[in-house]
Amino acid sequence: MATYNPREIEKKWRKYWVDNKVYKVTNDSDQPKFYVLDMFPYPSGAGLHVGHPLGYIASDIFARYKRMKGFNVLHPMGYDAFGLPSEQYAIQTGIHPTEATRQNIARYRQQLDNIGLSFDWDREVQTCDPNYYKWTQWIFIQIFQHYYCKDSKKAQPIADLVATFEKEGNVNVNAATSQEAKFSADQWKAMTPKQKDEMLMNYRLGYQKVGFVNWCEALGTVLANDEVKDGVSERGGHPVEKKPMMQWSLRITAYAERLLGDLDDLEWSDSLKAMQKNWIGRSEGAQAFFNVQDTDEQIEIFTTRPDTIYGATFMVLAPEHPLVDKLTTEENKTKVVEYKKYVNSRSERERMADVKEVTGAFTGAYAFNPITGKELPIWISEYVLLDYGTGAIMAVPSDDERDKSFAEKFDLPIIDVVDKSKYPNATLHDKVGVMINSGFLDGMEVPEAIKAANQKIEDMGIGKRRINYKLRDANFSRQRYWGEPYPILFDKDGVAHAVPENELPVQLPILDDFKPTADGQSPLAKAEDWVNEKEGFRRETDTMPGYAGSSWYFLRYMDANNNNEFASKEAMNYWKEVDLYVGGTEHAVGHLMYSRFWHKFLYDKGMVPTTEPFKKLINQGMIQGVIEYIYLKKDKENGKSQFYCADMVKEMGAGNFAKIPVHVDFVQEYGSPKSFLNRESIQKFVAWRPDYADAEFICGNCTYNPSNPPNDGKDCNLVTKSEVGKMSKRYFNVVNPDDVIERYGSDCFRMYEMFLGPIEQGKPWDTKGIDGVSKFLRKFWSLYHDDNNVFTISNEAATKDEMKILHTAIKKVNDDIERFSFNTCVAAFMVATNELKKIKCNKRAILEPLAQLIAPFGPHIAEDLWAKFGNHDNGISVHKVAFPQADESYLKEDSITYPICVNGKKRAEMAFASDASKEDMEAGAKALEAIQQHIEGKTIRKVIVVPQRMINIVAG
RNA sequence: GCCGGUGUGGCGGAAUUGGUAGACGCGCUGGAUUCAAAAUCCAGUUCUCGCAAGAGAGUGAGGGUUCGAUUCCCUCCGCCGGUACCA
Repeated sequence: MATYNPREIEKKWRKYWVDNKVYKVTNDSDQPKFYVLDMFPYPSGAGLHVGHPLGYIASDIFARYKRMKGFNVLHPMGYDAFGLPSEQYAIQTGIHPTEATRQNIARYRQQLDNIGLSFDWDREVQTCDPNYYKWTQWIFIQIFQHYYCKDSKKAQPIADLVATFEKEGNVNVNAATSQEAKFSADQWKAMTPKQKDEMLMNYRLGYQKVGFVNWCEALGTVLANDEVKDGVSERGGHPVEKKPMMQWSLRITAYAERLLGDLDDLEWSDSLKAMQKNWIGRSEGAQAFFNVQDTDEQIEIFTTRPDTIYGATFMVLAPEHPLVDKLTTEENKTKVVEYKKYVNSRSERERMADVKEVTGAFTGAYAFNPITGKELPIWISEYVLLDYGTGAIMAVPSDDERDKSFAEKFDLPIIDVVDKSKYPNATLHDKVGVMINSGFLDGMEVPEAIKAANQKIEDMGIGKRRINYKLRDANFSRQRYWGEPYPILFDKDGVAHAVPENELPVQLPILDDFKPTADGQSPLAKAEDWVNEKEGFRRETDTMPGYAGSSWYFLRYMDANNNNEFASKEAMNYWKEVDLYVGGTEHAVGHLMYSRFWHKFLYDKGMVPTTEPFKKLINQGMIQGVIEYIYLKKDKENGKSQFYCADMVKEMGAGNFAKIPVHVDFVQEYGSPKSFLNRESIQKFVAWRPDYADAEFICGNCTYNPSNPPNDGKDCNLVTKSEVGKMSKRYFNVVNPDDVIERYGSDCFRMYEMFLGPIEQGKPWDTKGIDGVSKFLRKFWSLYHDDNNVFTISNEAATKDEMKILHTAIKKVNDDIERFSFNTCVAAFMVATNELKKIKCNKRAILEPLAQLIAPFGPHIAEDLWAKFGNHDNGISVHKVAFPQADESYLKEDSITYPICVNGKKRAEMAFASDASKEDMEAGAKALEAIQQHIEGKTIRKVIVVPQRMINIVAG
């Protein structure tokens, strides 16, 4: 048998590719372009596990395929090296982030190289490299120096806005802003520099404001909304509280409408589009002002149901609403203060946990319903959120679940305003029904009433139609060391100025003590020499968050070594946008939203040629691992820990046990329902976890004590519990691709990962199945080699059958790569190999194109065989030649075997010439004995003949 | 709750526009080779009845459209992901 030795050939060809710069790509090509991008990794200390390369392999196959199809393919890679994970790792290991990042990148590079990916490494980017973050800072300055004009629907220079203010104030300005009040040119001119600066901050797309931020004490930083999950930090699971702080923000809300609208044209999955839509959270409604009794104050509310205004019986403000203190009457003060204190004491997590419980306090004040004039008591409650809408609502208990339970709890009136009797299945939430008890709206259907109510509100001048978004401006400040420094200087008055372009990059100072500080100050504040600039200027000490560098890196690859611009116009006009982007769903609303926002901003400035950065996007599924647990009894027995068989636990009550994850390497038959620890593996377990050296292991009828093992030669099996879950260090179930590659070779690893199933689907890793692919590769190799492993090929002409096998595979693989169905491509290779092996085909006319066909999947074996055919004499790599094209003429059959059905059920088969007439086929089918049996005595009502497919006789 | 996805043998999965359900692989069973094992090769493997030929059932459940449904429509259930006092 020929021996396939992947270790040898893979090393050889990887060197060849590097030496010959096979994957180098230029920007001046006559070929059409194609840009295939992977989401670049965080170089964390853990390294890659078998789940990470799934997307890289898929995109690599596609990139190689496109390259062979005659495209100039940009397929780059880099590292998202700034940010919390890198810094956390540095703190844990005590190694400086610069050094830790360097080491981690080296390790990642080694692992990536091992997989045989076709990246052009000359274009590598690292977000922590000053030559890179110079441009991150530069783009931030552009964002800082622009505002969003709602008339032209794009970003405009802040200098233009200043000119307008000088001329006429803000009376005619229609901008994305938090500035509601109008001012004149004179008022503007009367402002101090600091006041002007603060006013402009209300308009800038990158601006500073005091806001309630997600403060994480343990991490010593502020987190963005999408870095907080269930009230705790996404990384580390530390508690997060709301805290007012001066922070940089990006006005992403200005782009909400475009971010939403442009989704339609993208080739992204429905679920991903839905996630972005939900995150943007557009809702149409009305803003209205309610006067407050005995004051000049007004309460601004937002509602999507202005039609139900006659049913409004009270108002609710968020406890943190600025009007609360002003409105609260003397006699209600104590209760309100108490309630606010209670709300404040509750963590985000507690608030979410008991959503059902209704709480609140009465302020003692009353507002007037602007339409009915009725008095409405003003309450405060935590179910109204300061962040959303206006932080205040008109409560309509008849048509809102929460208002209803609030009214019931505090005994407030409920007026029915919508008659839903015509819609028995409708819930309170559905906008259907007929208006009642609602004055001029009576008798209208809800959608009509909404329009009428909106019109009335506008006519009366008490409010306006408004579109509200759930999307918040993005917090862009971190009080951390390992990030891009801000290119911002504050003058003596505290006015923010952009650092002049020729002074970029603002380099991150080298600090020995880079740990976060307890008082919330950035560690950079400690670098006094760095902070204090000439002429009394002081540097901003916050750094940018992790997503800053990743919001534009795909542009840098187009022209990665440009020192004059972030990328040249020519480069961007050539590469345009990313044609295929592959990565995980975890970036659905973070990275993908911010990148789209930055890109749209750059588009507004004419700096990029397209409105969207990523045309087609594929989310690879997560590869899961098997988690093996053993059950530890919570109560010790005679001071000893006891582990029990998983099958004994049910009877004894699972609540009495803690599940302890075991290293999967110790477990026998791991992943199966029978998985267990034998005596030997129990010994390994206690050697690994010495704290359990004294424990007893109770397996069925025997008790095993590893510290005092009986010498009876028997064994006992402690049954473990297998679950499918995350592959992670903490479950001791990580499979390292390096180990798999060491054993099977990287071509095998690549093809096995693809063979597991559809790329977008999550699936558990099972190393056992890899033998099938390994076997296939050996068989494939043996097509080209004789029993002594000598490359042996015949130059004889191929037969029709052989050509059919080849071209069937070519067609299948071409079609399936185009639809990203890589698992079925691997199956097609197996089919072709099995068939060729059976007929002992070793003809060049078949095997040479077959080697080309497999090249995107198994690049090393393909290159090796390609070289053996003598093709390297011309210096041409298999990865640079044209991909085989299917010749349909070989696929045509002379005769086709048709299934013949009676009433849709297959009863016989019969072969007909491929050009046989329908009449002949019908007659032939009817004449068959097996068919006769089934139609005997019945009337034939219809015969359906579908050419190339089947024949169906309808009888009855 | 809402939004999106998904459900096929013992397992991973295939069936691209409605046309032979279960490709390919794992696992399992039997056989060949071997002193033995590994490796390799051959045969079988959806379920039920049957020695077999064959018959019946079958793609989460129920219903519908159709000559014909894993595929389209309706109702329901399970699982995965997202999201939530969103006014």
